[in-house]
Amino acid sequence: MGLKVQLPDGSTREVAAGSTGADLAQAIANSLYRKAVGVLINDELKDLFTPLKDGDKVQILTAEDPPALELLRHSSAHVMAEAVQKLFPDAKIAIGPTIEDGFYYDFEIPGHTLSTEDLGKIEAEMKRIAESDQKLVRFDIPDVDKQIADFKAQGEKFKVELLTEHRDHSPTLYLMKDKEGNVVWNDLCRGPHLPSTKGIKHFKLLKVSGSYWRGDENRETLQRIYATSWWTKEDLEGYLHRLEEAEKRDHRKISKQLDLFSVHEEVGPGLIFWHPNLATVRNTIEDFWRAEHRKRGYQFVYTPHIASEQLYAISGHLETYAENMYSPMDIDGQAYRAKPMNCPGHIMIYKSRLRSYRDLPVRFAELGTVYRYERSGVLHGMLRVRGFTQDDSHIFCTREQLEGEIMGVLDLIDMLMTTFGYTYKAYLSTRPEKSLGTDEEWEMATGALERALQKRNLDYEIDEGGGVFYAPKIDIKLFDAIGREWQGPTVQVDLNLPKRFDVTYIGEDGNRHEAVMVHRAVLGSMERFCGGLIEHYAGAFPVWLAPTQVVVIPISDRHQDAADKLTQALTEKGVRVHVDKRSETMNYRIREAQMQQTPYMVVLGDKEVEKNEVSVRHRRKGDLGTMTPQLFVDKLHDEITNRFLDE
RNA sequence: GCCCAUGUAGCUUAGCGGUAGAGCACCCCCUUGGUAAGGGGGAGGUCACGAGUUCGAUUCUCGUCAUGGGCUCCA
Repeated sequence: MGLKVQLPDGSTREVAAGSTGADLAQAIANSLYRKAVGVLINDELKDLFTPLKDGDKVQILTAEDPPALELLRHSSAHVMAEAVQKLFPDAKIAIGPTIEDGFYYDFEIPGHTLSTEDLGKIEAEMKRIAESDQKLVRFDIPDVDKQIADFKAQGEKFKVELLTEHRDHSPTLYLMKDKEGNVVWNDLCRGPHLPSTKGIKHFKLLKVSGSYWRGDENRETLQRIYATSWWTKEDLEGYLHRLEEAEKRDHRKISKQLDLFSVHEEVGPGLIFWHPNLATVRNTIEDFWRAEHRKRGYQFVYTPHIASEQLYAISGHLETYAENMYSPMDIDGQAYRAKPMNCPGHIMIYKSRLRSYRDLPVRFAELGTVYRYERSGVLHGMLRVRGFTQDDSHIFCTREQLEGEIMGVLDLIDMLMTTFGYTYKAYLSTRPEKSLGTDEEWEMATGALERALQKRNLDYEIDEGGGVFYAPKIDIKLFDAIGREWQGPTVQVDLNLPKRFDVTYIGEDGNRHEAVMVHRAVLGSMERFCGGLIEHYAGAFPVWLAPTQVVVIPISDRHQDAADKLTQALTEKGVRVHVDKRSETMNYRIREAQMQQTPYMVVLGDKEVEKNEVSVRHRRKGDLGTMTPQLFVDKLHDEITNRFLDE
């Protein structure tokens, strides 16, 4: 008896009982059969040789179908592991999953540490294996105990551990078979895989690094090889090119070119020194930030950088956050701590007097500098540091006001992120397993967050159980100019601190009620945000942010007066302008301004002075020709005040 | 913190057992130029720091610190 399957175009097709995806492909067209590498059965990725069932929705996958990349990379990982064990017979294999744009495999190799030279050898061995056209064959383990014993005998302790755990989940091996059908290698794996290694052609091993078995630092230290794999040479080259481009944008590299920030051994790692150029960018952002907050009814506050430990005992940070806090310092016999968060301070201000429901909502905002201990290995330029300034705010409101307040925050987020040229996506994180508070409170808070998202028509995904133990939250992910993802704004409804600090207001009924407290940061931290901006813009800050907005270049000494005059006119308009009067050639000075990513260069020579014009060059568009000084000043002023994102 | 790699003038880097060379930047001189490098000269390095091996260490070994890539975590 045959079975009917549904094809992607909606049609159904009858095939013989026991048919696999491969049989179906062959029945459809020989050409499809030859190109088939896998199959989607009811939207699940499967081996090409998976038997079909009556009523299945089936799509044959070829290299052109995006889901097939997963197969390619997973199979590439197996080929890499096979190659490593061929070259290093003592190597024990751990796990080798696919990741975004590639895959990795973890190994324990007694007595050998992998180096970059090894990568070349492994690649060569992989090429040999792939070209020998080994078949990847799924194999149901008939006798788990025997297989465990086999793995034990081979010393594959990680596989023993994995198989023991998965013994009841119908575990499978993938066998690598050579042309003669001999099993040359195998790996415990649930698949799916390509039918053969011959499609594995365009791969590259990228780097080796350390890792832990099961991500647990108390367990074995493993060596991890990161690699990538693509169907075509063009795709591989394109990917490697993207990596290079990303490297060029590295904020640490650009910082050296544009003199933006530094860290110093004498001072300590993870502590950032903002040089004048980047400080200008930051100041400009902060002015903008303040103006937008003022418009939205926020009040600015300042709070101390250290506080008695008592404060953090009340807030609970001493219990739950101690490992991120610096050791106490003794002040007159009392233990003080550097502040790791701004919230307790803002609560102090809120509690400094009795609040009426008529006062609410209260929105306190602070560019608050905090210090957190980060393990030395995680520090990274400006993106991961030990002292940083958050654009922090806490909103105290009633339950009834909560939804509206969150909408206000979402509005602010949209305004700010759009101005910087980021697109974004929202995630709603709900109650985790371990959490404080009642069901009713979580529903109230989560519901307000979700309704606000819906009313603003924001696409969002739900991260089930992804909330913090004391709060549901909205996280916004940003996408930069080259499509990379950054952690962005976050909004949390705190169900903990109002209780710990007894944060209340007097209601219409004359009784005390617990206030609702919202934490939110839009930029995150000035350090991380500005570091991210450097990469987003590749150092070419839009005019309104650029440290130097205009460089004026008088061609020779006799044009200096005209240059001074223009500079003064620009300065009066608040433009950050610099005259380059050095006795270098005009070309040289233009080149330098270009390399500094200065948005505009103005050249003044005989022709311009005579006609009272200026010759304007834009860093990307090149020579814009001449115009009157007034027109240039107006144009620039317009671009700056409207925060143009040029290019 | 752990694994691996790296650490030579402000920056990018060559060298690698016999106490360092380049390009750019910097300073001086000449050049006054039409939209991405005009020419010449000069100064600048305890080769990250500390021990050890050696007749001799920037070069080899160990330790420390920092940086980079990961693991883990988060703004």
